[in-house]
Amino acid sequence: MKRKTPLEVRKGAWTPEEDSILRKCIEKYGEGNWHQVPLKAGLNRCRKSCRLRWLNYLSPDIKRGVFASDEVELIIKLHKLLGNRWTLIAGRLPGRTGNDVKNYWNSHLRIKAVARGTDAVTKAIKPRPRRFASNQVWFNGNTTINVDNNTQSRDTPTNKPSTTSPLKVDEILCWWDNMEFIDNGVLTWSMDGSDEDQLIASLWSTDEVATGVNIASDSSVDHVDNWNFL
DNA sequence: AAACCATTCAACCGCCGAACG
DNA sequence: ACGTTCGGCGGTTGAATGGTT
Repeated sequence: MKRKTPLEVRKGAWTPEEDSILRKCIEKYGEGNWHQVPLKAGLNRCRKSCRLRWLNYLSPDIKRGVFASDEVELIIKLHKLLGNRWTLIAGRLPGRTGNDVKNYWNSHLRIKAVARGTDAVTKAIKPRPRRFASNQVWFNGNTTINVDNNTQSRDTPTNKPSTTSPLKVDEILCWWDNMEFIDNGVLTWSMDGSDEDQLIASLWSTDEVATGVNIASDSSVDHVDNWNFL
């Protein structure tokens, strides 16, 4: 016997009325507890739909409009480095969401990147989980990353990047200019413990970063949350 | 003006990892 | 240890819009 559907939730485009209801609900109760938002707001929408609508459209932190040239430049460079890690990239673009960046890339930049042969789908370094060993010695001397395109994963940060203080776009671009790629899949740059170095250090897991001091790939090591770490 | 095609982007879907009981 | 729930992610879809013929 066919089970009765619990409750049909609305799908598709949000109406101004729904936006208003959701906005008032978030203003009253705050973000989080998304499973309760439809109930509290009286919206016939699923929790995911409410969350997505707020984070990608209604949140006052969101910057809308065209991407500035420095933002575009940063997207291209970070995408070359990180691949399709949209939220990670967006975390360095104040006011932009992962969805924004993803859409912009797919509609404006991807074809150009493919034409230039820099499409990160095949060439990007794919950072592993954003956790680090507490006994890792960071930010001293030259750092080398062994690029292994086979070690891809769909990891999730334990804290939102938005909880960090994003570096300025020009700071990151400056850092990028100091980076150099070496043949045979090894990436190097000089570290002096600056914010830029901390940024890039935060993007790799320990087993992909060899500082020359210690490689902590042992799963038994004590891990710290790198977003808090920053 | 109409038909067609291309582009944009909001929204949905399926999956994953963390947290919790 | 296991199952369930939840938050969050990237991939994908499709309606709306704009451009071209």
